[in-house]
Amino acid sequence: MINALAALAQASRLAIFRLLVETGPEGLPVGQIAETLGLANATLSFHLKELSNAGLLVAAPNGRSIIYAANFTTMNAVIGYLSENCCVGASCATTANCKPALGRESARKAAAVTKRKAA
Amino acid sequence: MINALAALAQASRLAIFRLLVETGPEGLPVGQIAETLGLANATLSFHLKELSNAGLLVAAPNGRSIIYAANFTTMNAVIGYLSENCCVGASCATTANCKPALGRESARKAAAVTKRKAA
DNA sequence: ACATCATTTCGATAATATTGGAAATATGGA
DNA sequence: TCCATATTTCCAATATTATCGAAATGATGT
Repeated sequence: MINALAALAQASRLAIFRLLVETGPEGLPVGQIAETLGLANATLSFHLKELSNAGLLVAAPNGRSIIYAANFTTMNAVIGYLSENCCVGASCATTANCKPALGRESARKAAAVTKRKAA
Repeated sequence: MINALAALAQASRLAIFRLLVETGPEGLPVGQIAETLGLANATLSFHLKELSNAGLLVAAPNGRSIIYAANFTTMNAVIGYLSENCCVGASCATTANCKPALGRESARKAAAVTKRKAA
């Protein structure tokens, strides 16, 4: 859990994560993230590994690219953890419910489409 | 905002913050935190400053002690920020509402009592 | 003023993180 | 196989963080 917090507590990585959250379940290839955020390849690769190790991203090879997407399940867990630990007893009414715009099934279909297009 | 995340993304500081959240608005003097968590004075002081700079703690001199307490307002902001940035569009139903067991008024009274006791 | 207790600052050290150039690896197509 | 593209790994430099003993600061009561 502290890994996820540490992963997000860094400007470059927070920018990466926010970009991928905005992008949604279809995700983005590494090159496009690098271009958008102006990060060197090695630097980006390092941060993507950090975020992935924290469970905040999922990676999917697609042609010669690798598509990274935000993992909303982990993000929900992070918010849930903070909510439970920032409140005294049961006085906190927080209900974390982070989810992509599309459901799991739709997300899988979308990914498949992306893959087909690239192929 | 990233300061608050970074402040929480460290084992010693997360332990400090969780302890103070459990303790509630009345807070704890530095010495008691040090004893409870087994941290050296200098180390604890360093971490308390980090947490304070991030706005996660409030300090109140009390006799020769200094009482530190969790700042629930900031914690709410952190959870709110993460909620807004982990969700696509308006699909997130998160409602962060972290608050101490006592309201603002009661908390102030409690603090006053503590002060009186020590005096 | 003095002695005492609580906390912070100083200074030094060790550990960890961030960054990016260059080389290596892997994939897909001619 | 060979080339072009996409990403990662290697390596090194630099910066930041975490830790704590010892000295300094500040507040209290006598």
